[in-house]
Amino acid sequence: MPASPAAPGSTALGEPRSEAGRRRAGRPVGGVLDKAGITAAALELIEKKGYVGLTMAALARSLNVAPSALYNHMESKRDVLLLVEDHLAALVDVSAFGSEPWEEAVRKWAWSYRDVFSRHTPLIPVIAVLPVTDAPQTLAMYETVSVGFRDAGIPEERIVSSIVALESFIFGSAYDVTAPADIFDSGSMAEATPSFTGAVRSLAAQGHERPADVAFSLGLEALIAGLGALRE
Amino acid sequence: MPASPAAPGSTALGEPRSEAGRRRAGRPVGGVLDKAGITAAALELIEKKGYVGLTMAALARSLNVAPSALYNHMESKRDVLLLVEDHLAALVDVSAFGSEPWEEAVRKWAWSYRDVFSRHTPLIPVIAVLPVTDAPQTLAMYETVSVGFRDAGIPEERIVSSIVALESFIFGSAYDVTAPADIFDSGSMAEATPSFTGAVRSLAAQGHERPADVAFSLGLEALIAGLGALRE
DNA sequence: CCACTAAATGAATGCCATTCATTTATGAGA
DNA sequence: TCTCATAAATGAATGGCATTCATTTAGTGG
Repeated sequence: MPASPAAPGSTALGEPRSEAGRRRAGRPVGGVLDKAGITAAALELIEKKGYVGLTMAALARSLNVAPSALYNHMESKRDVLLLVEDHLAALVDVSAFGSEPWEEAVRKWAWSYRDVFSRHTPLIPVIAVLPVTDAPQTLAMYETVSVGFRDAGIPEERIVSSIVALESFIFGSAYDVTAPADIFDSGSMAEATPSFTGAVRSLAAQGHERPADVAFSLGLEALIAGLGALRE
Repeated sequence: MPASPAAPGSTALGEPRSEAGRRRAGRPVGGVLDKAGITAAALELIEKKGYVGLTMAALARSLNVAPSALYNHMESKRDVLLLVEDHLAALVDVSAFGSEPWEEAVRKWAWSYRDVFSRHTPLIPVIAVLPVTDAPQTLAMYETVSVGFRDAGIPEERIVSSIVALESFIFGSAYDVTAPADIFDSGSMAEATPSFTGAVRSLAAQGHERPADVAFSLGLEALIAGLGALRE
């Protein structure tokens, strides 16, 4: 017989019932507070402590709950990451599709997409392999983008490949944003790599504030031009 | 007084001395067996058990050594990953630079780069933020590519940004290769996302063996064309 | 009022990277 | 040949982690 449990009123989860349970018992709807609450707590934790601080124990603590309680609502930590990912997908700006020329819409989408995930790079390995079924907001983003591509005249068989190509570039570029400024400092090997060292110096001499932005712009414009050329 | 140690002859490390120690004592050179041995063992472990199986304990075991012994040679597990990364960089095919037209050289380099790292995606977050000083083989690759870009007439200030743009695309694409085949199956949300679902079906109808290759080719050719257009 | 069940609990479990005081073994110099 | 310095190996911690499980709590429909 374990020790007496915490006061029941002290728990904060608003809608602590599984889908199945809710359906069977016909509860007062909701369904939001549960996943929404976990997502909000996870996001706050990530903001304050970063992804290193996002542990099941810390998450439970910030929800005033025992770690094991989380497993009544999620199968694993991966599910928490999925929740966060899907929330972020809704922050990506797809508004220009339908209201602006395709090139401009892609540009805004891509910059926004990269900016959102550059602050959440630990999610990238998760997203990249994530079946879209598990992430409704992400799927909604794909739908909007897809309509935009179709309306712009991209042949239907190429739409998915084009999106994937852009997304791959975006994910890779999100990492760049977080790279240290001196990442290309060749140090003691400088004499052995004159061409590369010269190129690094030459870029540095331009004095760009965010070198990652230059590379991103360069690649993005090339992709937009190249993919746009395939329109009918 | 701890128990008696293992028989000394049973350890396998060939050159167990730090740089400093070797320098000071003027040992018979070598220096290879240490890092090379660890790298080889790590690679074998990764091949057999994947990155989940690459633990310090497992690595030590495959070297017939106690886990703590590894810390006489490496600061942390990250150093092991670095060693592996740098070894892989040497496998990337840069041979076409200097012997073939720029476009073709970039193509071969990019495909080879993607293929190598698609089997080592857990390293991508490490590489993306890795100061090149710590990875001589990686730096050597950059040098070769850089010379190729310069000889092709890419303006010096743009060389690094062009390489970064390509690399970002390559890293992102490496993840794609590992994605499950049904990643874009919209499942029960299909009716809600007609355009995307149609695009997915349309791509599937083409019957490509490896859809990731289609997207990679599409993006890569766009990048080559776009970056190539900036040559002087 | 009872039976059912979702949800919460805390105490494991097992894995992990990393640290540390201690011991072993080897080469250099006397 | 002996001695000393030191690199390297050892095993026993440490602390953190995700996850599991038997048990208890509390709310709902009958």
